[in-house]
Amino acid sequence: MQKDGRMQQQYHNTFSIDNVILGFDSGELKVLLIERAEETFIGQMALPGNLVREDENLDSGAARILFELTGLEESHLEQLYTFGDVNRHPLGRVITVAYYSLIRIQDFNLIPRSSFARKASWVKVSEIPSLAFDHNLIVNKALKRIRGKLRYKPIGFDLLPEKFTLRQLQELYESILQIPIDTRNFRKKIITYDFLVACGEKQQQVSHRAAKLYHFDKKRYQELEQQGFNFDL
Amino acid sequence: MQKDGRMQQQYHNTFSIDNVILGFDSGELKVLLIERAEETFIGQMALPGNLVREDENLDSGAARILFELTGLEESHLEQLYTFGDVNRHPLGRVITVAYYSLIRIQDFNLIPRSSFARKASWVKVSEIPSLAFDHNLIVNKALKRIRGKLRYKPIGFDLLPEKFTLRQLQELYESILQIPIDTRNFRKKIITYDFLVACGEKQQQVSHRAAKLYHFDKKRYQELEQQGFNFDL
DNA sequence: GCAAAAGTGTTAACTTTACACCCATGT
DNA sequence: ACATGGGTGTAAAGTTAACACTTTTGC
Repeated sequence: MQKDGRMQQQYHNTFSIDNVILGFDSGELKVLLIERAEETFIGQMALPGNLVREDENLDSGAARILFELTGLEESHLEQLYTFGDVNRHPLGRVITVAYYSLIRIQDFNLIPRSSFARKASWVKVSEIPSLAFDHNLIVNKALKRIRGKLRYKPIGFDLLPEKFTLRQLQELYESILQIPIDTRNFRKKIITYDFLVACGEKQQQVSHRAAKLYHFDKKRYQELEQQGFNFDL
Repeated sequence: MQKDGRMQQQYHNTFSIDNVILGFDSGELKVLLIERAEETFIGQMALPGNLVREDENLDSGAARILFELTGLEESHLEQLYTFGDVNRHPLGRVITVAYYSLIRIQDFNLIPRSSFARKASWVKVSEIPSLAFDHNLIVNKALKRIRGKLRYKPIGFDLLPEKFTLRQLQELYESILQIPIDTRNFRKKIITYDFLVACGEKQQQVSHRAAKLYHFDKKRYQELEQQGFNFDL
């Protein structure tokens, strides 16, 4: 590793935050990637990320990155893991705290709010190219995490529209976990859990029988959880 | 927050590692704490920790802290969470990457290998005092993590001696999870899992019928896991 | 021989799995 | 009227939970 004075000063003991922003669309999980405009790995795809500002908490930094790209606030955002191998950044020691966000991909249009937003795009997780730095590692860690968590926490709802059909929900599980699920058993189970409420509305503009729309009653879920209930798909 | 030039230089963009070292002894989970000899929070109990060296990976740093206190290498060591609130350190911005270690408390004597080791002591997790910095937060996060993980990964074995009785194992689960477990059902389940092997030895020096000793066959477990087996207590 | 913990089986309750047809709607 | 996905029940298999007595050993 080559370190001249400038780099030393610029990069020594530096922290960044990278955010694995995930959405579910057309039956597939997708990750929001940018094309790097800066010098290292220029032109290559990478996770959206930034240095941490001196006056901002880690969570706020991750939320800021999400907001600058998508305009979304108050999304599901969690710390994932911290990557700090000595050689992970070619210009010096940069430790990065990785986060992941689960967002409703339908709820917004990608509107540029920062210089890098022009080059952002959704990439199917099954088709992720070679990324800058150790970002493939980070994405893989995020996928492993959410695949595990999907089974015992109701995080799938953060990826669906507020109102969704039971089939959409089932397809989300089948697609992310890569398993087939029996429709009748799935419906019975999820309905008896008692945290889905029918909106009283139906799908529009489908060329077949319209499905009921449901939404996830988060308050109800939290009540149940406090009473010792464990979500388990 | 007061920052003179020296502090600025010393603490700006600084990262540290703290290690929640856990052991199981006399039927209780314990955490290894030190008494601070340095200026902030002097005399108060804290987690063992250190600044990260420029040439060491995060994992190695955590392993080093463990080694300096206990002489142990190759223990169960995992990254826990990164704490970086702007005000968590009174002298400036210090982001800390927290790890936890699970060790066999019987396997060693606390031998001082570093300046802070003289003051290290095991504290029952039910009796943790007010700690320096945000270290209570960190310990609580570690406890929550291992209580969750204990149910679906075989991490309990890392806290027991290599050879243990089924009752010791049961008591570990009962104590850490704070639940009663039916002895017969527990034994049936864990034996059918087929990764415990009887050593052919028995307890020594007990004033009652001696129990068989078992050990955890890690290779066998990993085989089973690859075949799709899920540990679940 | 008695105190103390080790070790062991059966049944009922519950949960999970497998499986196929009629229904509503748009074209 | 037909194509498309929506919606529903039952029985068998498997899993979990509840429960009490005999065995071994040291003192």
